[in-house]
Amino acid sequence: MTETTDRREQRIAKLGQLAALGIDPYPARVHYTHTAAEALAAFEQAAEGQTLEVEVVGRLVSLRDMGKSSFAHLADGSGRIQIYARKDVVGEPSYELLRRLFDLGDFVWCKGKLFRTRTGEVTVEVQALQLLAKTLRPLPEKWHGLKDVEARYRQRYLDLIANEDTRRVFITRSRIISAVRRYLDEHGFLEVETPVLQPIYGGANARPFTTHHNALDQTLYLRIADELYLKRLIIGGLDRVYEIGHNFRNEGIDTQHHPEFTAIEIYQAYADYHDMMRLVEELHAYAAQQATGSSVITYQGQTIDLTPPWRRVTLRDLLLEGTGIDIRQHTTYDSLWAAALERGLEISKQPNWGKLVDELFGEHVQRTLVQPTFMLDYPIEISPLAKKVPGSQDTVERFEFFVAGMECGNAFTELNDPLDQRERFMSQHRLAQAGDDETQPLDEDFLTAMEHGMPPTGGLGIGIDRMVMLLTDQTSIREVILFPQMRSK
RNA sequence: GGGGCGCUAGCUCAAUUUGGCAGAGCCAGUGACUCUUAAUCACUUGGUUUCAGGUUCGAGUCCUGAGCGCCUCACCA
Repeated sequence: MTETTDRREQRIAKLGQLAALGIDPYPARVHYTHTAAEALAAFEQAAEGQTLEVEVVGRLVSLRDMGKSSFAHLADGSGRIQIYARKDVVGEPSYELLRRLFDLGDFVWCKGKLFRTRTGEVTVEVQALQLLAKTLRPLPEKWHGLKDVEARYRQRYLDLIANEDTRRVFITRSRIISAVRRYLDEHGFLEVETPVLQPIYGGANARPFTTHHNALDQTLYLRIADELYLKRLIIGGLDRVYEIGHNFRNEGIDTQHHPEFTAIEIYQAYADYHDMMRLVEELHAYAAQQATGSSVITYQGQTIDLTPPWRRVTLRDLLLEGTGIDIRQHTTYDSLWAAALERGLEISKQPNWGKLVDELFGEHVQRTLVQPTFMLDYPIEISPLAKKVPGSQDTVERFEFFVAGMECGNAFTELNDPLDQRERFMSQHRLAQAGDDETQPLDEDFLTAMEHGMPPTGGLGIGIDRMVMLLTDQTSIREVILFPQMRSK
């Protein structure tokens, strides 16, 4: 028939043959009565002996031709259904169309009666058949699917067609985010949107992406966090707000980091970090239950119980337990460094005491926190937006929480004293002058807002992608982001 | 950025160890077959072995460089 062996050229040739038959390969609309899943369900519910006629649509994903009759499967978003075309029922022209001009991957409509085959599969006996959209390129192989990681990421649509596990991950991701929204909406929180393009970045320690607005002739930054805008809303009297959106950090890419990632930040007036802990554990248990059916999950072979309450332990106690070092006894950089060396603990140099504490934890304790754990009370110099523990000058009411060794979120009792906040920004500036390149810039507009009065507030940030990784048992953040960032080819 | 591994037909993989005609399955094409479902049977097509150089009588295989990806270390959440 066709001369070429190139799949694409073969199919383009078929377009010409279809045109000669007066068949539109891309009709504008279609009518159907059942999805694949609905048709199967309808048959099971129908009375004995009742005939059911259905119109179904979908992508042709298998075709078994036996000369004068053929079996095939159509796949739509609900699942797949088998169709059976007999030459004497559907007629020779339609039958030849199916055999000669349809290809795997094409979208097809068909009408017919449901019946059960000898092997028990509910099937449409085709009376009429129509092409809905011609495919020019072949799909990945039916049995082995698409395995090449690069192709899976760059052509995610093929991954979704070929690999059921990929579909499952992204359907679960959607359910998790819906559950998070539902939980917060039902607890009196208001979903809001704040600027992605910001004149001053803040709310986290990270390097930003920089861009430029032509009409304003002004440098803008893609946000690294929502924090400072959401606090302005708390000041404005929106007592419970949250935002789900992308943050952008111009840093390395690995299995737990991606330059644009989805975060949720939640602020609750008249609450503190203890309230935020209760919110975190309730929210996780609920989302896990809703998305996976249980608040006990399996991650990389480990059973993890997300049921509240989670373990609460201070940073000081965790470090003492994990390294034998009491940071209360080593309150200077040199003393803490010496204590680590004494115990043979490998650590790298840091710009200040607070970062050294963080480094010690990250290198020697974090990976041991498999069951969900809140770690409380952080050094002030790495927490410029958190309120001090009453009576303390160097520790703030902050926690991060860890599951499966992964840092999953961060929260504090928010600093609402505008003069203290100004001093913290100044301290950050001094740390920057001393060589710390991850400090937060002073935001005068934010300070002005706070000077108008901010209630006591609990604030919380959760990395949604990592949460999805946990609940879908994935080890790379790229497996839970539909289109991960790739170098251009 | 450093280190390791990988890239062969549309897809999944052999051939690389020890340099010697680049192969299979699926897909595609032709034919047979009116209950198949990884349909079956027969025959057939399909390759710039990621790219650019080099060594060699001869390179998918060895060497140099580049590209892209994955893992890992560093940095970050």
